[in-house]
Parts: sequence; C-alpha cells; structure tokens
Amino acid sequence: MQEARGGSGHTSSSSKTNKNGKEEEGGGMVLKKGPWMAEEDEILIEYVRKHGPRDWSSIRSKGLLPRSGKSCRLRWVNKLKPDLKTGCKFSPEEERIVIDLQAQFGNKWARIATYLPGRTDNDVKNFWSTRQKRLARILRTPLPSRSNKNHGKLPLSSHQVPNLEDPSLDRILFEENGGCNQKATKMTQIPDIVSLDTALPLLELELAMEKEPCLSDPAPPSQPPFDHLPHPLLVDLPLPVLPEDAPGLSPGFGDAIFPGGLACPEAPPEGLPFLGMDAGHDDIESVDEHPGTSTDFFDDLPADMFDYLEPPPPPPPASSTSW
DNA sequence: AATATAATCAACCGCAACGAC
DNA sequence: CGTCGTTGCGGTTGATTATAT
Repeated sequence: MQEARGGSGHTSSSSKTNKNGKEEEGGGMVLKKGPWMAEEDEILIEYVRKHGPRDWSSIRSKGLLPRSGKSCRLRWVNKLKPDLKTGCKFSPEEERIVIDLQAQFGNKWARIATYLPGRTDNDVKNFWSTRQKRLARILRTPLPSRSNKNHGKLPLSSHQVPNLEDPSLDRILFEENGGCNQKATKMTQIPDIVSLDTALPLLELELAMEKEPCLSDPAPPSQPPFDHLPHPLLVDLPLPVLPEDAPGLSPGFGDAIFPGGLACPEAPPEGLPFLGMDAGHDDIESVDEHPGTSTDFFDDLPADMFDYLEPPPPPPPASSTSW
C-alpha cells in the first residue's frame, strides 16, 4: 500500500531533519530520521529475531542502524511486528470496539489497542483522530483546543452538546458510515445535524453496499480476531450477532468472533447497559422498523450510567505470544 | 483536467514511568 | 535516595492519496 513511502518517494517527514534525512546528535553521531528503507527494516527485523524486541538503543550503539532506539521501537511496533493488519481499514466491529472503549477509557490508545488484534495504538489513534475531525466538520464545531487538558480523560456529560468526546456522537459517525470506515465526504453536504437523522438510513444503505471485506486481514482461520480475547469487557458487553449474509460484513466476524457463545444470543439482562450495538445495526430494514436505534438509545442515556462498570483487568498480554 | 478538500498514514516529539546503578 | 538510561504512551505534524468540485 503506502509501504513505498518508507522507501523512496517522499522527502524528510521531519521539519527538523536535514535534507538527507539525517540529523546530528550531540556526540557527533549521525542519527537518521524520516522514512525507513527496506534495508533498514531487514536489519531491524533480523535484530529482533535474534535479540527480541528490547534493548532498542543497542541497535544504534552496536552500529547496526543509525536510528534512535525510540525510532527502532516505533518502527517495529507500528510496521514490522508480525500479524499487524497493515493497510486494512477498521472493520465495523473494530470501530465499535474502539468507540466503546474510548468512551470507557478515554484516549488510552495503547490500552484500547490491546483489544484489537493486529492494531497498534497508532492505528487506533489515527482512526480516532480522523473521526474527530469528521465529527467536527459535520457538526461545524471546532476541534477541542490543543490546550484542552480534557484530552485523555473520560468523556464529559452527554448533555454538553456538542461535545466531540460524547459517545453518542460516535454513534452518529458510526452509523453515518454504516459502521464502516468509508470516506464520508458526502456528508459535507449535510447542512445540519438534524438532517443526519433522515440521512442516516440512506447512507447506511449506500455505504453498506460499498463495504468490502478486509482482503489483507492476516488473522488465520484458526485464530479469529477476538477468540483469544476472553476479555471480561467483551464478554460482558454483548456484541451483535450479525447475520452471515449481512451486507458488507467482514469475513471473520459474526459467529466466528466468539466461539463458545461469547456473542450475546439475546437481549442483555434487564438493568444492564447494552454497550454493544443493536443487533440490527447492519440490517438496513431494521432501521425502518426500529427508528429508535442505537443513536437515539445512547443519546437518551445518562453519561454516567456506565460508571459502575469496573475497569476490566488488563487484557491478555497482546502479541506477547510472538516473543 | 486542474484544483481544493478530506482522509489516511508514518514518523516525530515531549513527557512520564520504571528499573538499574 | 538521586541520577541516568530505557521504554512506552499520547499528541502532533506533514506527506501522500482519494475524492469532490
């Protein structure tokens, strides 16, 4: 995909980097920055294969690469680590998980990423950033000031509208996309938020038709995306059981996601919040049948109603299986 | 076809936590 | 107990690509 960026092509990505992509370090050591070359990747992969993903700084001290340990680690974590879903858009399920977890944890991208096999904190962060920009544009609301220290904190009250951190707004975007990460430039024509309500069903239909499965999803059949994540959150928060013939449903999701009945077979117990999307999310007809779908549902909920939920224990060591 | 705008992605930076000494 | 080096995280930037006008 854009891997070519790492090679030739674009010039230095750092304004502080010299023309040749190198930067002087204090001791006169030349420290290279900018896009990674394929040869550098090979060296880094070989290093990790031999020594494991640690002692990053020794890569430079040993003269293997003119890169900072920080840069090496980042390259490994974000691009070279096995089983990464590189070049693959977030599936509807992944989007939903990010939305729910962000509502719970705030901007704890690394933590959220542990729930998404093959995704890095950078992926999640970029995904969320894109959503925020889109929301801001749709709502004609400036993004929160960069000095806003609410970043990283849990969302504020849902009554403070428009609040871009509001989970219910996430629902808007989620449904705007038909639960799919499609470019939503068409939404720029929607004059105001009110018309979103009427536009959503049509958009869902339109976008659902365009949805495509993730062709590069590396998840092997023996290890569906989440089946090794018997995470309390994912268990407690029922995920939708989507019909296998749901339009645009990414393969690998649905029943296969939660073998052993992890998927909620029916409505959640009374009194328990249903953080999962309503099962008819991708069912276009259900939108008409049940106009009060997830967006309305979440809008009507007090923002603190999930406060009682215990933060889930640390997820299983992500990718620790590799090393 | 050219231009403008939005989306995506890779990589950097600063900061904080942690462990070794 | 303080210092230093390493690691990890979150925020940000800028280039590239895709789409709309």
